[in-house]
Amino acid sequence: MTAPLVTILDDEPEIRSMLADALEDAGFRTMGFGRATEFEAALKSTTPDVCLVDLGLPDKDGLTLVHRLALEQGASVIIISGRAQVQDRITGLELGADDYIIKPFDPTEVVARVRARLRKDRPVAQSAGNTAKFNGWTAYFDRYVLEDDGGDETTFSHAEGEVLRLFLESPKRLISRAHMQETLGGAAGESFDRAMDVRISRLRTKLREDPKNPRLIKTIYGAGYIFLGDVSWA
Amino acid sequence: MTAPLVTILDDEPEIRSMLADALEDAGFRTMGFGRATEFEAALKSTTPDVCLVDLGLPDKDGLTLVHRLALEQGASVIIISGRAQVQDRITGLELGADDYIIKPFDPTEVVARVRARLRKDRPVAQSAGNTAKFNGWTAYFDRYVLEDDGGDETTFSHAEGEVLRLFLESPKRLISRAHMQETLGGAAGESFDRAMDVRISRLRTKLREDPKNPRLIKTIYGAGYIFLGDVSWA
DNA sequence: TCCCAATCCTTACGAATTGTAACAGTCATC
DNA sequence: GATGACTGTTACAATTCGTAAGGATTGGGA
Repeated sequence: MTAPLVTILDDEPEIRSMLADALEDAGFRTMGFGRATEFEAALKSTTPDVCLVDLGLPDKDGLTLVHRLALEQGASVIIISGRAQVQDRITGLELGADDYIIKPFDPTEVVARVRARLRKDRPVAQSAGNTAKFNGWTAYFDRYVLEDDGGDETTFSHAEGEVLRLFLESPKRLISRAHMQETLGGAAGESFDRAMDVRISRLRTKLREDPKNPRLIKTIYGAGYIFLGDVSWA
Repeated sequence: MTAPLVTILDDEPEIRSMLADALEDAGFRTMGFGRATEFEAALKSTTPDVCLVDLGLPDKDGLTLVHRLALEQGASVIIISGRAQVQDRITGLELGADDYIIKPFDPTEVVARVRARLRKDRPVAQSAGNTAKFNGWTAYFDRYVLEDDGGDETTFSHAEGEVLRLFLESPKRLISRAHMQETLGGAAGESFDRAMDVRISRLRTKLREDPKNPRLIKTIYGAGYIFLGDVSWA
């Protein structure tokens, strides 16, 4: 298991390096960005576990960024801001931030708050069960069997199961193509991009998705996929 | 669906009632306790969603309580404490607390932080409004579907959804072209001005707007757009 | 009122991205 | 070995979305 990835978005290099040092000492991987546009570009190829965002950015409104992050990526967002007013904190939190830290801050506390986020973050992964129900389907990962609500069974392959599990562990969240490759990306070698598409295509067939109007696995052009569906693990 | 239950553990009755008022106004159920033993007894018969815990308790050490709560119950724990030292906060968080609020506090912020906890607790819960109704239309942002009052459905793309969401979040207000470019304007390159026009044009087509007489998306020459329409989010 | 430039809408086109069928290599099993 | 299931690769179709170009609209000034 690779270390959790924490992104740092702040226009001041000293703050970035201070945070990066503290977080890396604590065993996290970090990526730093000085501008929102850089950060957004990077999001296309990586999926951070926790995002630290400074609100006082030069090139973009930080709050709308927070909103989008929380909503689309589903990642934990911690705002770091010089604005200490209660109202600022409230609007930040209401927009989807998970925490709000005021400058100046102690890096050790930031690390502790990042840890607190990660602890609660993976609601489904911790269950690690091997049976999941969703929208009339039941997936038995130990038997590689997919059962519809009528009781009919189909088997799925290991590769299909990997994709399905990834979806079921993070429902209603954008899963970037890059993240899928990263976590599943074939045994060792660099597999070709299109392999992922084919896996998903085959999975869709087994889930009897209408290609024109997929209800469960939705494609986000240029970004990745979202699995819609109410998942419960057993 | 019953309202989330928030427990308040604090030995000062005024603080308990202040918090209870604010939380109940926000739609939560609350239970207050003045002593740790009472609280622990109550835990045998109820399962709170979020626990507010004051560390300065007369009858028991708050920190061990926090530790047990976080570990055993799996509930979200927010410490409320008069001890403002960084070290206090860090140990509190490391022991399993999800947040640490310092006295004196603003009840509104406490509510916002409780909400932030609940948001992450229920990954499946509809994250703060994914469906909006307006003038006979219903937009399902999680499914990328637009439904008219007759029940006919069209899908919209991600780019169209961004524009539509922007409109629906600020109805009957001027949205400047610059603001749209800024919030949506694509991650990497500076896009062409007209791209936004085309997005809006396509959205208008899906909303079956009469180009001569737009009812929903109104152009303000030289300024931007206004979305007319009575929006209600669900 | 008429004209003109600025602004906006729409259509068509093309590059990039994604879907899927067909084929081929790999691996386990018999 | 032969067979069959699995999975990556390739090729081509379909979709998305920005760009360009031409036409329509707006608003101010002659």
